[in-house]
Amino acid sequence: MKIIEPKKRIRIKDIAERANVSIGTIDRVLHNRGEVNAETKERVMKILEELDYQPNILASTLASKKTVSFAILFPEPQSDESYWNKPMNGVKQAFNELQTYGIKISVFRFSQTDSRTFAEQSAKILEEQFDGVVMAPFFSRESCRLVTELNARNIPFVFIDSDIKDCEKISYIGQNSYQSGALSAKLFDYTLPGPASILILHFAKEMDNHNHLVQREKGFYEYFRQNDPKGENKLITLEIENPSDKSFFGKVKQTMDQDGNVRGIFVTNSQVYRIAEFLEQQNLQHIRLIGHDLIRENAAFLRSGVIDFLICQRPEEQGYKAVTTLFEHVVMKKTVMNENYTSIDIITKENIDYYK
Amino acid sequence: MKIIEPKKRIRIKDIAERANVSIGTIDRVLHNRGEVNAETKERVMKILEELDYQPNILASTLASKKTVSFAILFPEPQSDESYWNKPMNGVKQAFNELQTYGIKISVFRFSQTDSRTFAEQSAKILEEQFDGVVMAPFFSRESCRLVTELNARNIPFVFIDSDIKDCEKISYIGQNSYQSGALSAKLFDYTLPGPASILILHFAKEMDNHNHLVQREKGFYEYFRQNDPKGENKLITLEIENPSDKSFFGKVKQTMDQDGNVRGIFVTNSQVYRIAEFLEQQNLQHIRLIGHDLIRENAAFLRSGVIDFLICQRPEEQGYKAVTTLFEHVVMKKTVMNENYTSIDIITKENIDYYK
DNA sequence: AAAAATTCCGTGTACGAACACGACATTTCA
DNA sequence: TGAAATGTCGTGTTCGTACACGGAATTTTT
Repeated sequence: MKIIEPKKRIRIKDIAERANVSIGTIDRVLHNRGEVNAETKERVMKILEELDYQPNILASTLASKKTVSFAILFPEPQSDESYWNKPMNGVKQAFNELQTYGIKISVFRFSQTDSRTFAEQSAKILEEQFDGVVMAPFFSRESCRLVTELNARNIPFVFIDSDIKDCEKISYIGQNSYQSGALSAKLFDYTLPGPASILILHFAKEMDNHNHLVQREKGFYEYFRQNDPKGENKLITLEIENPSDKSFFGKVKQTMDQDGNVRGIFVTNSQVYRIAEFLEQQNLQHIRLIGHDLIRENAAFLRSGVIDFLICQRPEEQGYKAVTTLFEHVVMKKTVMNENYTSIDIITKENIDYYK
Repeated sequence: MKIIEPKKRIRIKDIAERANVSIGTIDRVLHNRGEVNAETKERVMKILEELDYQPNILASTLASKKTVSFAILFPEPQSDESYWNKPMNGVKQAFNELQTYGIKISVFRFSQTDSRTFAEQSAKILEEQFDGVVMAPFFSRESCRLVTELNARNIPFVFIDSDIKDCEKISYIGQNSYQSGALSAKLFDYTLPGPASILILHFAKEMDNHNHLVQREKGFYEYFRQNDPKGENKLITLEIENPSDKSFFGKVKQTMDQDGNVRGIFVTNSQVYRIAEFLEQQNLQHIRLIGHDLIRENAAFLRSGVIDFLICQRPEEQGYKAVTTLFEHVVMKKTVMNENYTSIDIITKENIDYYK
């Protein structure tokens, strides 16, 4: 039988006795408060190191009256059930667990179709003095600008959903989009009975501004290049700028008629339900349909069998992790992981009810 | 912009003022300590309710010197990399996060092949005074006996991995095995090119003592009954009592030769790597192979392509949740969910690196 | 050399809850 | 009716850290 026990905690008082100074002095050393004789400071620091002092967070936050405040910069969700509510729920859960430690969260929303709103909200964030920022770097250019300002002000930040390389982020929380595309490709490869054509649909304007859609497509193509070197399967990419306008149905229909052998459709984001509507309407249910994200509309089509697989990324967990990671960095002063790839999950009719 | 802020906390002091009694009295009401006049007690209780008093856990654990101690009853892992280390890692992680709150964990291990060791360890657990128990009810009979004793002593417990119905458990953390079987069936159904025979392998002695293996098989069969009513696919079940003895290879080979159309093999637990060895050796790599749990041996075969899919259940998360759930019940006095089904995950070569 | 400014550091109180001690009131028993 | 037992409650200290205040020592200024 093995027993796991917490090790004996070292208190400030112990350090004080050991260094033969008062508690107040230790406090000054720990928090760079007031002034301490250089020699004394060094002595205390050595003992702190030696005894591996870890502050008691309970007592610390109990005594301290200051609260940390974080800013969240997320896209505006289009409806109550759309994707961006899910990371937000994770944020709320993190808040619930951390609220005893004194935390305040301000949420800023921008429009997914208007990059100026992103800049506006960025400016608002910079006006206040936040202790940390969680942001979805949705628009590359505007995000970089915000990042520069945050760095100048020494405000730590974490990315969620998509990533920007080579900036001083604390952490990135999200999927490896390339690999997620490869996984989708594998599912087609395994489940299509023979060589066929597969349609890849992007629902987005300014594709090149959305790096993770590009990455997903890349991973998808790369899979087939490796596993179908002879190119027996045919891949056709279509971009649809305005998903809410149903006129794209015609475009899709035309492409399919022209090819004649389209057996699978891959949608690179959560808008897969729009094409599901189309397939249902046209009674084309033999077509294998794979998309992303478990939003309500998609869940319904998954249950009814129009959508076969959904690739998901635990958005709640992402929101939760983003906040807790930031908290650990700012309050606990722990070193956190710089990249935190979330799982790439496959959801079907059979396991949807248990997905969290 | 929305701001999420913690609501103002009510302190014992506030209650005391409101009820016009001393802090000591409130304390007595809250903890059934000492004696309180019935009338006073009622008045205080009403105000506690009214103001929705939530104790400050920080101050509470700081002042309280008592620590909770939990017992963990898990199977002995056969090796450093085998399944039961994973829930244990989750337990350790939970311990790390909770250790500031004063928690002690004693780990008891029993042999998976000897139910007497389970009884022995149960007895040891009952000797000490634990505040809660996390157990894997591996052997049904022996588990029931332990449960009865725990109930008699008023010690709360949670189940992990498998479940026993109708006992006063705090919570069950684990998979819905039936549904996980159905999911495996779907994967065969989708990825086998045409009607074929599928082998279902149980690696276990005393099958009937392992309820979740039975459930997985049931879900598997039921899927095909619903989705292949004509029975075009043939399902063959084999039980292998001793997986470490490779003589079972012969039995499998014989069955396959006899049928002639076996295109898929389903293993109902983590022992799938044993049959993977066989397939590799026989160069039968066209056969679709699906099993459970991401242990090291399986991971290797998944990467090399011998195993196609692994159905997983986030064992670390299960261990973590088991401890935190128990903690929330015992210390925070929260009401916790009675059943907590974990996700049923599909792992392939493509997403294995990101699985957590 | 005295006054002023600066550096350095110890003490005391607060955070909110737990818990021990003992005061006072009430009841029980002889 | 008085002593003993019991019931009811308020006070004070403690947990480990944060932080304000102010005293003493040292340096700088005039």
